[in-house]
Amino acid sequence: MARERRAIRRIESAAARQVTFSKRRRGLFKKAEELAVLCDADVALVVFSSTGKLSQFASSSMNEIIDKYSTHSKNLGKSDQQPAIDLNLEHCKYDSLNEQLAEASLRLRHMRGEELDGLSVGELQQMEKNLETGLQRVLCTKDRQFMQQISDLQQKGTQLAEENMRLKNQMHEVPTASTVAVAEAENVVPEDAHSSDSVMTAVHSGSSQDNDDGSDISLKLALKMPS
Amino acid sequence: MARERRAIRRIESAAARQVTFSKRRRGLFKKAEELAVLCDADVALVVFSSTGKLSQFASSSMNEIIDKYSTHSKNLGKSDQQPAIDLNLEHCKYDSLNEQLAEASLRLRHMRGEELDGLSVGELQQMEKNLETGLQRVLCTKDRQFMQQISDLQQKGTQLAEENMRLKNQMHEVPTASTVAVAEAENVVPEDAHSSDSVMTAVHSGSSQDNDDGSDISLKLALKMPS
DNA sequence: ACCTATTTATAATA
DNA sequence: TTATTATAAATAGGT
Repeated sequence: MARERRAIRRIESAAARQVTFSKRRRGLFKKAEELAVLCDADVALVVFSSTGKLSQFASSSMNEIIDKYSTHSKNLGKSDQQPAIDLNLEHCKYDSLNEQLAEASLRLRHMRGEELDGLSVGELQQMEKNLETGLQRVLCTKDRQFMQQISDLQQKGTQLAEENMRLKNQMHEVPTASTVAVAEAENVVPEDAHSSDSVMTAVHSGSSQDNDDGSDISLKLALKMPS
Repeated sequence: MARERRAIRRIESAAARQVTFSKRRRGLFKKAEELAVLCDADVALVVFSSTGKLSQFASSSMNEIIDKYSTHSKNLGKSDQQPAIDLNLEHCKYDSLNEQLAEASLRLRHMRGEELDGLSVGELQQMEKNLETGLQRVLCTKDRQFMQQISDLQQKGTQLAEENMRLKNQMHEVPTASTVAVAEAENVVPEDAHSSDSVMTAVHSGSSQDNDDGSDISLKLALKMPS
């Protein structure tokens, strides 16, 4: 799967075999874990290298899976493994995390309105309260952000209007300019008024002379809203 | 690895999970066999689907490999000989779990309206949508449960009314009973009307004779609502 | 170990 | 389930 396709047969060179073994073993283990996680499957993988070295992966407990396998295949109930390995310390932490994650995930699903059937009326009322609170807060935050954007745009508008005024005055003060040129410059409005996240298409004040604070400037807003 | 990157976490949709399971299982088995052939390794792979179905691959004999594995495990005891891959994998899993938990927890906080300041307007709108959907579903579920409780109580009321009627008739038919006794039995109502989760305190129909369906029975309801 | 041209695997979709 | 196909991942051969 790379520079050149490799035929699937034993690699003769021991060195190359070892390199390939390392790379592919990592890939295989990764995919084994991904399958277990993505599909909620129980996966056990045991690999002995040609030199006899063991690597293993188990989505839960290797012995557990092997037992399940033995039972399931019914072929031979013979080799009873005693619970040899104690990864217990790691395992406990891991299990605890898994539990926490499962619970968090369940709560999230509940918040999204899924899997509610098992809940009591009291729990549902609690959720209703939480959802209403959350919704209110989200709405407040959204409004605040909208207002912030508008305020930013108003400020920008004021600045541009002032700049515009300043330019007009400069035009009047140019001694060598013809009156015609000045007259033509009278209605010029800056065109590149879109610099920040949000886009202000145009600034226009119909008949307002009182732009002391920018608070009365009329703006055409085009806010970018994904979705 | 395809149209879009998929986060490595349990696929919620059962259908999608099944499809992905099929595909990835095939890929995993293929790679397991390739590793065995290319690198002359002994590979055993056991997979239980989330529905409990078993698939297996072994480059030689499954039982042989399992035995070899058991032997190795025993020999290893507590001194980890090749912890490299394994511990790394465990470590990855652990880190990944931690990450997932942190994310889930953050999402929950967001749903409750906390820590919203970093979110974009678009994200806020998405949350608003999710919250509204969730709230709607919670309300629907709650209503459904209320209606179920009411329906149960109505049914129970009907049954009790019928029982009551039957008892009255029996009283009338008792040949040796005095008319006084019968008269006293006329207004008797069963007292042990609380058997299921919800409690019905009393059944009373003022002057109604039309309890054919129980739909017109007037009930005093005392619903338990832990809130 | 790292790099990257290729080959594979696979996610979304029909 | 299978087929398709655009993309993400894995990896063979070098460095």
